[in-house]
Amino acid sequence: MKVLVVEDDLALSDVVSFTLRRAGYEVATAHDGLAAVEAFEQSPSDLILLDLNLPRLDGLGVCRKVRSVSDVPIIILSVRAGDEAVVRGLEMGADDYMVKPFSPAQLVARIRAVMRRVGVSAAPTLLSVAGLSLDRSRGEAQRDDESAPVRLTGLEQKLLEAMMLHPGQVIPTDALINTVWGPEGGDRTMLKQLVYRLRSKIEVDASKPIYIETVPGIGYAFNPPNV
Amino acid sequence: MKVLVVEDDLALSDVVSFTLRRAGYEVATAHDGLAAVEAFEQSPSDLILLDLNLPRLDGLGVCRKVRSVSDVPIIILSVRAGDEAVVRGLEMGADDYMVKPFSPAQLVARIRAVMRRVGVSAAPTLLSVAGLSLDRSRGEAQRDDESAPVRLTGLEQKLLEAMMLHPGQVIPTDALINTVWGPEGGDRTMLKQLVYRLRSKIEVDASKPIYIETVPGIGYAFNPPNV
DNA sequence: TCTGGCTGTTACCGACTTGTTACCGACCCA
DNA sequence: TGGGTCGGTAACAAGTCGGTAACAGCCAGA
Repeated sequence: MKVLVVEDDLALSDVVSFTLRRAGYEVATAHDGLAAVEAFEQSPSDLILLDLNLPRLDGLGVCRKVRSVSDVPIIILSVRAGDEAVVRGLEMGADDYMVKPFSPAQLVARIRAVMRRVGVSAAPTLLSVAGLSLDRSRGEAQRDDESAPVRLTGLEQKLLEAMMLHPGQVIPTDALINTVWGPEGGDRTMLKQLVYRLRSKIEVDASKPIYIETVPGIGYAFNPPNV
Repeated sequence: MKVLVVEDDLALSDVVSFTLRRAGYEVATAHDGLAAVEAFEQSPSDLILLDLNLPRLDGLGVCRKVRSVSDVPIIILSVRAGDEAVVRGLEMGADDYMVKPFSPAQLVARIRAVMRRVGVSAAPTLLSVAGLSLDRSRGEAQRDDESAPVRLTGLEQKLLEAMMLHPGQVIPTDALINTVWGPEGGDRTMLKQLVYRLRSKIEVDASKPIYIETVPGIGYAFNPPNV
């Protein structure tokens, strides 16, 4: 789920973005009203967190413009605490209104409440690199030349995902171990075995791998054909 | 539109009721938690304004009970201003949380905002996806090739509904548990059992399910034929 | 008061996942 | 040359997962 944070105070924009990323959301930012409208048009988010005092087009203007084309949930975050401002914002189409300063925990809870009511679907989950696709929501991988996907286990999916997110790059053994098993969670033997298992599932011929390249003494790379 | 005002302070109950009637809403009142649940069961309102400090069953208890049977919007009105209380209330299923004392104008604006969102995201009473219909008001499901509907229990309906609202989409186990039982309310064993029971009711052959697909380690999807 | 339905809990089963161990060949270094 | 390390391959055992079924307690309705 993607959140657009519209805030001209850069420090606050960073804090809010950090809070949201830690809560598991994807974040885009805009620092003035027109940039916000443009960002939403180019890549609609699932939720907008909207300051009112913005350069170039104020928050209510953004709200009006966005509302004319979308019913995306909007939460206003503003220093304006007066009744009139709150009522005005809600009437302009906001779903909620929080007065600064606000607590991160409450922000996240209110986001969740709004999204619960909306029933928004999950973020995009398909990774596709040079003929190999990973559908993260289903835990399946599929080569273009195969008619049916192959099911991956939880750990296999984590490993493949970690590599596909950085195609062509060698990822050190320790980094992969950390990504898959977390801190203090795995070792080289386990990674070696997992690589073997993953190759058995996705490679045309696991003894002559083309997708997962071994870099001896260093790590592995997702090295699709033609890259 | 009918609002149920649940407030043990009679004077405040009267003030809020007056405000709402003047804003054009029909109002019912209850002054303790059990009376509220009963009133809602006997004559469901379109919105509940809910105090937390209530005799006989506190506001969170009311919220939990109501949420177990209904998606009705709930706005909590409470003197409890702390983060924990707000977060707790929102996580329990409330759509909004206002701290007393609050302004009547803001209350009405927030009611409108919540109802506006409900109006947008409300799903029809009859859900029909690829030959399977769910009549939510009757709690019945029916395949096109069956002459009579089958009656679903409350939990079965919730589960089927949650999936049919997002056909083709894998819904993680935890999300289904949360939807059906609410926060802290269920576990994997209960979901597994519920899936089994629901399949026994709607599938042609529950051992070879075609509507409810299992995605091992992840969740389930409503995966009707041809999708 | 009794009964049937609902729901949570427990039990069992087979399939699958994952950590661990074992073995092999290739490679490097003293 | 021998020992050690590394990466690939395979097997085994313990634990988890999902399906199936039964039981018990609770509650609403007759």
